[in-house]
Amino acid sequence: MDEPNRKVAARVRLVDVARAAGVSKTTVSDALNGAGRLPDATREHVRQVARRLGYRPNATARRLRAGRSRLLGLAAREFVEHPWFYTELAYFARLTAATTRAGMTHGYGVVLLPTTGPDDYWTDLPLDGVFVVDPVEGDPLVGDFLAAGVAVVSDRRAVAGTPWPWVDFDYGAALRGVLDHLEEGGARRIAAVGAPTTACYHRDSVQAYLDWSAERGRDPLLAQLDGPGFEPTLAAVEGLLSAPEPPDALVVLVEISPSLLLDRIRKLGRSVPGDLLLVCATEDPTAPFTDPPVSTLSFLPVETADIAVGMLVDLIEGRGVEGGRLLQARFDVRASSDPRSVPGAGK
Amino acid sequence: MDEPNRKVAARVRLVDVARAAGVSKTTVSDALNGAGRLPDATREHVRQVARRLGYRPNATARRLRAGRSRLLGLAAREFVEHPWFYTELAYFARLTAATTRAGMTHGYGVVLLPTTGPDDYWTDLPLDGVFVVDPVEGDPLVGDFLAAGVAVVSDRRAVAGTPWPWVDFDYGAALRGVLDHLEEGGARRIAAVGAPTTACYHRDSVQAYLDWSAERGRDPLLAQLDGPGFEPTLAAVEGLLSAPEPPDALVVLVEISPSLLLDRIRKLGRSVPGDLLLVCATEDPTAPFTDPPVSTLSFLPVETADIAVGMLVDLIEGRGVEGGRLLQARFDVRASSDPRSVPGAGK
DNA sequence: TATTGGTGAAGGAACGTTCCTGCACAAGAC
DNA sequence: GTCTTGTGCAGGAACGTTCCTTCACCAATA
Repeated sequence: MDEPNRKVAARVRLVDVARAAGVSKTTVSDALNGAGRLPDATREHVRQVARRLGYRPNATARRLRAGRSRLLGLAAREFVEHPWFYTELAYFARLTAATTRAGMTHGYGVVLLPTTGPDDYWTDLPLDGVFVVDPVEGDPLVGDFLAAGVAVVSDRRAVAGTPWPWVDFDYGAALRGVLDHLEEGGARRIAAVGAPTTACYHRDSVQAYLDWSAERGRDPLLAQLDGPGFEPTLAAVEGLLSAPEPPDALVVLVEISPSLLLDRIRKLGRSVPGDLLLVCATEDPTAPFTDPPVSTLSFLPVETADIAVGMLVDLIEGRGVEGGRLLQARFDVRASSDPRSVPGAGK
Repeated sequence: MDEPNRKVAARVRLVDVARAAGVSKTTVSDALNGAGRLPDATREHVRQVARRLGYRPNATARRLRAGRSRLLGLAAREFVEHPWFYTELAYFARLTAATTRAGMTHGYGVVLLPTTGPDDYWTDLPLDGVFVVDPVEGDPLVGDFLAAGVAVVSDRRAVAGTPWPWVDFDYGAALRGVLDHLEEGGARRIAAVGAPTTACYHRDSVQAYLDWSAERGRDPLLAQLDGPGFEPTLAAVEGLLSAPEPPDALVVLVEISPSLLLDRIRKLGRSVPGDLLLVCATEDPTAPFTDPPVSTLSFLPVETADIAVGMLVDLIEGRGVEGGRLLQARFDVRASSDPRSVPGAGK
C-alpha cells in the first residue's frame, strides 16, 4: 500500500541484485568481486542477474567504504596571478596528459585544479593526493592540503627542505651545460631571456646565467620579462638583438613557439645559426621541424609526472617515500645551435 | 581496556567535533552548514571547536549522502587509435582548461578521461556526467555511460539525432564562408588539407569543400592525411604546392602551427599572401603574431565548453535540456588571406 | 490548569558499499 | 554417536555524512 515513489530509472543497487537473485548482499558482493567462498555456480548465477538488471556499483559508496577516493589533483601554481594562462604552455599540456595517464595506470583519476577559485573548492574535492606544480613559497594551497591530510608531491623543491616529497631538476647545471655548448660553438656574447615568475626554475636558471657570465668576466645580456605571453617575449628578443653590440647567441628560458621566434629573428636580418646560435627551453613539439631545427632544453614533463604520481600513490597507500628525486634535463642539440650545420660559418 | 588502535593522525570526524563540543552530530552539521535552528552562540562555539580540532568534512561521505559526486568527466575520442595525441593540439588544451573552469563555477570537479585504458576505468569513476568530444559512431564509451545513468553531452551531433544533448557547429557553412572569402580575394585554385578522422568535423568540411568546388566546376585539390602529426601535414602541403599547376590559396583543416607552416611555404619559394592565400583552422595562439599574421577559423573551444558544462549540470540537477545548440564558427581574417595587405599584389 | 507555539537540540535512519563474524549443514575421523 | 573441519552463505556493523523526526523545555494564552 505504502509503495515508495517509483522514481524513473532509479539506479539498481546491490540489494536489488541480491533480492532478484535470492541471495544476500554479501553473496552478491563476493560473487562480483571474486571474493569469499562461493561455488562457481552461485557466482555465475549472481553475475548473470547483475548483468540482466544492468547493475553498476556506486563508485562513491565504494570509495567511502574503502576510505580512499582514488582521485588525485593536479595544480599548477606558476601563474597564479594570470589564471589559466599556463594551459597554453606546451609544458603543461604534456604534464597534464602524462599525469592523467600515470594516474590511470595506478587506478586513480586525475582532477584538474584551477589556479584560482572559491576557497572551499579545493578542500571540497575528495582527493587522496595532489601534485602541485611550481608551488609558490609558503603556498597556502599546499598548507591546506597537508592540514586536510591529503598527500602532496611537488615538482619543485620550492624552498630547500620541503617536508613533502618532490621531483626536481638542477636548473643551474642544465643551463651551464647549454652555455658551455654555445661557447664551444664559438659564441662570445650570449644573451638570455628569462621571467621573474614564482617558479624557482626561472630564479635558478637566471642566477646560473649571471654566475656563468661573471666567471668569464662577461657582461650579462639579460632580458627579464614581467609577464607571460608571446608579445613580451618577442619584444625582449628584438630589444636584445637591436642593441649596438648584439649577441651572437641566445637562450630563451620562457616557453615560446620556436618557429615564431625564428621568424622574428629573421625579420631583424639575423640568420640562425650563422649570425646567432639559438637554444630554447620549450616543450613545443614543432622544434625539430623548424628551419633550422631548434635546439631545446627539456625538463621532461612525462617523466616528472610518472615519478610524481608514483610517489603520491606510494604515499597514499602507506608505502614510505624518501625525500625526493633529482632528474637531469634533456638537451637536444639541433642545427640552430650548431654552427657547423651551415656552410661557410665554421669553427 | 580494549582501546582501539590509535592510528597516527587519524582524521577527525564529525562525531569527534560533536563529542569535543558536548553536542550531537546534528548540531555540529547544522552549525557548520548554516542550517537548523541554532542560537548564534552554539553555532560559534561549534565552529571554534571544529577549527581547533582541524576538522575537514569527508567529501566522499558528503557526496554519497547527497547522491551526487559533483564530478564531471572530459573525454576526447577523435584519435582513439592514437592515444594521447590529442593533448598536443591547441584546441584540446583550450577545451580542457575551459571545461575545468566552467565545472568550477558550477561547483563540479573535472576528471580527464584517457582515450584508452582498462575497460572498467571509466565506469569505476564516480562521475555525474561526461562531456564527450568527437564521439565516434556508436561509441561504446557513450553507451557505457548512458547505461550507467551518467549524463552525457557531446560536442558533435556525430550521427543525426543523437538522443543526448549536444553543442555543434555547421562545419559546411563555416568552410563555405572561408572559400567564398578566398574567392573574393582572387583565388581560383583553392587547395585543402583534411584528415579522415572519426570526427565529423573533418567529414563535413571536406564534403563542403568538394561540393563548393563542384558547384563552380573546379577540380578539387585535396590532400587527405591518414594520421596526425606535423610531418604528414607539412608533406601534404609540399605535395600540393609542388604540383605542375599549384594552387593560389590553401585551407588547412588540421591543427598545425601557423608559423611552422609559413616557414615551409616560404622554403618552397612561395610568398603569403602574394603567391598564396592561406587560412588555417587552428586554435594555435601564435597565429596573430606570425609574419604575415595568419587567418584562422576557430570552433570556439571556450564557448563550447561553457555550454556543454551548463547542459551537463542542468541534466544532472534535474532541469530539462532541449536538443542541442548550434554555434557559429569564428573566422578571423588576417593578412595571410588578404591580398590587399601586400603592396603590388592587387585584387 | 491545560493548551498552544516556538526554540534548542538529540536520535537515528539513510546513502550503497565491503567485510567481519557467525551459523547451519555435511562429511569425515574417532 | 560425538567431535572436528570445511563449505556456503546470511546478518549486520562500519565508512562519515545529512536530514527527518521527535522531544524537552519554557513562555504565553485560553
